[in-house]
Amino acid sequence: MSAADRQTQSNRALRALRDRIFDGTITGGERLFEVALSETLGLSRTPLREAMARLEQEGLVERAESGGYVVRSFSFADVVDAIELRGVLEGTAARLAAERGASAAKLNEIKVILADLDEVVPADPARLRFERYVDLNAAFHDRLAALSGSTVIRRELDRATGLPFASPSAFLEAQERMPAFRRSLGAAQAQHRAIVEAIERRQSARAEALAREHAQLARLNLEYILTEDRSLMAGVPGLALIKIA
Amino acid sequence: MSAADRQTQSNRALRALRDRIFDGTITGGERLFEVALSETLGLSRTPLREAMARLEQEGLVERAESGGYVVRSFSFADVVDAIELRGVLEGTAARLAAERGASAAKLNEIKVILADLDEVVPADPARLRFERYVDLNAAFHDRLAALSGSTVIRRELDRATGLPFASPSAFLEAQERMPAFRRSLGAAQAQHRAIVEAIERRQSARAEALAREHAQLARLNLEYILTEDRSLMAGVPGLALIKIA
DNA sequence: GTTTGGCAGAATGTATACATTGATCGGAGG
DNA sequence: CCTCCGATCAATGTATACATTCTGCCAAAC
Repeated sequence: MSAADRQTQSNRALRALRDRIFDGTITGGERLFEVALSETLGLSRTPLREAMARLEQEGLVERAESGGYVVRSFSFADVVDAIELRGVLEGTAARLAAERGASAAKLNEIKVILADLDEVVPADPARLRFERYVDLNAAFHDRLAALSGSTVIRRELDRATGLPFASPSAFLEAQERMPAFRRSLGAAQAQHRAIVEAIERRQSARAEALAREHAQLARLNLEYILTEDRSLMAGVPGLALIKIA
Repeated sequence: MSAADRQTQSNRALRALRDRIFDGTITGGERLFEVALSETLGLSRTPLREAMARLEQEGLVERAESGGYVVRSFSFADVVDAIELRGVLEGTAARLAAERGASAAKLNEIKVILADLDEVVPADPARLRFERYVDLNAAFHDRLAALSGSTVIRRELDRATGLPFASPSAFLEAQERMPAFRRSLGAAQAQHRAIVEAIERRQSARAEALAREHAQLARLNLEYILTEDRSLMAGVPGLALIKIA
């Protein structure tokens, strides 16, 4: 059992706090009072502080000037920048994979995911297959990070996608309920294929540009949600953190 | 007084641990035993754990599978990748500054630094002026990150340059003692100027490419040190963390 | 009316005792 | 002789009491 999954008090505190932040029970700018929270959650302040330190690493809270932690709040510009950042990092992962060469084994692995995605994408957006799409999409982005062969880049990408709205899966649930859903998904899959092809052919600049552009799909989805149908915001994890100016 | 500077036990622990890691007293792969360390440092386990959590954020230590913390060790490839990452992020900061437009005030600020650097660069590399160069160089890179206008990018850049060998100032001390020192410094300053000019002219692709290339100077210095004169390694902060394969 | 001093309370910072988990070593059983 | 079980010890995890610092308020002085 991995250390992060063990049933310790600090893990319970971590999950509880994350949940409360995501679902809006604790809102941006709010301070996390240790005594009050420890009573609410039924544990002592020690594991609570541990959990808050980890939330700081995830970027959900930050240390206040006078001590203690405050829930971060994000603007829409921050979300756009976080998506941009993911694009830049995934682009770098793709470029390095192309420049340095990816092993045949790893390339095959990601191609299998591509083939699986092909099977799912043209299908009806029924719930079951959709969840499979989400899993496969996450797997694709995970393998892409690994293809870089750089633990530094991989770590950084993991961190950057820790903010829920910056994750490659962030807008999928909302996307499912969007009119242009299937077309958009097809375009995304075409980009997936192109990225892998570019890496295989050692076309590093192309691989980087494609991966960057791929992330922009998330920004387009965000803008669609904002301008056309804000009710979809509920389907995007962590968008409750956004402070509407 | 900023929260990070207050004379608390955990700040003392943080500094003490950082020092011991940087100077090689605690070496890569070594485990940090709480009881032993708390006795050595003369404080209790609670602020020590706090300090270790913050060191994890800085990337100097990581959580072990079975609990506790272990000092990370880095390969030369990791250092190269960390430099690459800084280049990518500074490139992104420069590109965004160009695309979105930087305020005249901020542009003026960084131009003042450029002018100050111009005064220092052609001078003799005597100790006093050299320290001034280090400060100005750090200030330049700091302002460049700010020019992006993105707190997301700024944060990420701060994080990425937290690893001492990835900092823009990492190789300056070693550089001072290198034969090609002054020539290299002149080239760096020319790049500084070009980056700002590109941003001002809204040449985003040029700004990005230049900032990336600028970071590669650090990689060249690293390779020089490795192949030509390893005694210079002592002058690069944090290079003690590198595990020589 | 404004400012300043200090007091009260509530919050975080710290130490420490206790609980629990994980690893190592030795002995008994196969 | 090897294996497996259990005991023991040492490490981290947790609770809690105490120390310190911060904040907000009130009153007194100017």
